[in-house]
Amino acid sequence: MASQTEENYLKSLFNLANEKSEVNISELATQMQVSMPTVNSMVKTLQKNEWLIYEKYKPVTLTPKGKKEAALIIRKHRLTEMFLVNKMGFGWEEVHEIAEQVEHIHAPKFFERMDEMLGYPTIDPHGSPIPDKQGRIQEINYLSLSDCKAGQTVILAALTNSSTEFLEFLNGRNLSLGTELKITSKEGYDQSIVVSYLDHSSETLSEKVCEKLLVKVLE
Amino acid sequence: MASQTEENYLKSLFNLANEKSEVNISELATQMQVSMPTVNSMVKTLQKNEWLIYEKYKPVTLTPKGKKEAALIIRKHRLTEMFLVNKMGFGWEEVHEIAEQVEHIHAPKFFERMDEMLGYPTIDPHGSPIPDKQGRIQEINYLSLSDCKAGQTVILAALTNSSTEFLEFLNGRNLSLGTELKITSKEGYDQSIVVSYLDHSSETLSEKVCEKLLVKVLE
DNA sequence: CAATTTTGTTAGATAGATCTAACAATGTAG
DNA sequence: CTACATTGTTAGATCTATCTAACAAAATTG
Repeated sequence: MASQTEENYLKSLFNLANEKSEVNISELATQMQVSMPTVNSMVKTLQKNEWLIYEKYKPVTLTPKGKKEAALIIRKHRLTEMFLVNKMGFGWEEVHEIAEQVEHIHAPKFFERMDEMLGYPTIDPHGSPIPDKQGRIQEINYLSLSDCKAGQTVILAALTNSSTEFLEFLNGRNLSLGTELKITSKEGYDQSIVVSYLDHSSETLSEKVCEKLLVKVLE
Repeated sequence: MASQTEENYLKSLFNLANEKSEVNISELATQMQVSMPTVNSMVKTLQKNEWLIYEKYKPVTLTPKGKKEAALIIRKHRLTEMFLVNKMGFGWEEVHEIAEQVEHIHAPKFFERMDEMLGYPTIDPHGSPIPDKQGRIQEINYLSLSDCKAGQTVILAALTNSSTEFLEFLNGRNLSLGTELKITSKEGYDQSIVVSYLDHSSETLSEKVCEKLLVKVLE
């Protein structure tokens, strides 16, 4: 059984691999907030347990076993977030830190019961897919708002970042999953976008923000 | 902040101190399932952080700070058990192991929300008192069934042991908190007790079992 | 392509939590 | 009160997860 630390490395590896396909030591070190030598020795340990494959100076890749393990931890994280929001009344900006701890609990029945009470959800409160019990993750291909064009109407469907600060930023602008937005204009200089809400109010969103907003295009 | 391991030592110390007032190294070692040298070095560390007072060859005593910390961990444990039983539909025999992990989560809001949803309970599913937010624990003076006499009518109010096996034993005999029992007879030889239920069925309970059953005497 | 920057590795140290072996203090029972 | 048993301590080892310092390989860039 993986230690809590090992579980966190697996999770980071899984997430990084989904963004970049090649994961190197320095990226992992940044993600995990530890030094490169620490990562170096940790990947060697993880390799011994066949969670990943690693050769000197080469990128790190998860084995199928490692991917499944990571996905199951992410499953526990996302089920927990959903439970906290839907069954315990937390705001979507409050749940990440709690789930970060709860995900390491070893008690299958606990998470099965959450799943059941939630009606077997497939996405978490931030729109991320919840891996199934086999660790299979449904790939949803949303578009980033930063890739949309003026005139398009979109629905906010997911986020690529769930930090409290970002979520509070969104709360302050009445942006939540399902919010319909029309792209009024896009500034060529800084890639910022002006969106208008159904109630005709409007907001300017910087490129940095737009990149983190995943949307479904309506027309 | 205490590590998970330290939290477990504090909890064990607190529980042992409630039974015996003097806690020595070997008892703690047995309770924690580690060797005496391990306890020896750990009590030294805990003393540095002022959780307890310790002198060579003397018993260990928690400081007020240590007692409060321990009580607050026990509070999280018992709130969790209550939540698992009352809000998630678990049986009282399933919750100890899960709570043992959840109690180490650092997220005041999480436990406050449980408390609120449960309506600020004062006892857990096994009849043990839940310490308040200040770590104050309400002392309830139940009698052990093994100290009762033939002819008395009692109500099962709490348990001194919450292991799965014991709870399954009780389930098998329809014994739950609130069950009314009349003591039909008490065997002088092995201290076993015959009890009859309201429905006139009856069971023989060994001394070992009776010691773990805390009751309110009705008349 | 040589120089520089970035990335990665090795070696060795530290801190936490544990162990065993050896020994020392305390307690108990004849 | 001595002998034996129990309890406790010290020393030294191990394993995990981390660090820094020093060096080496790979990548980038002029």
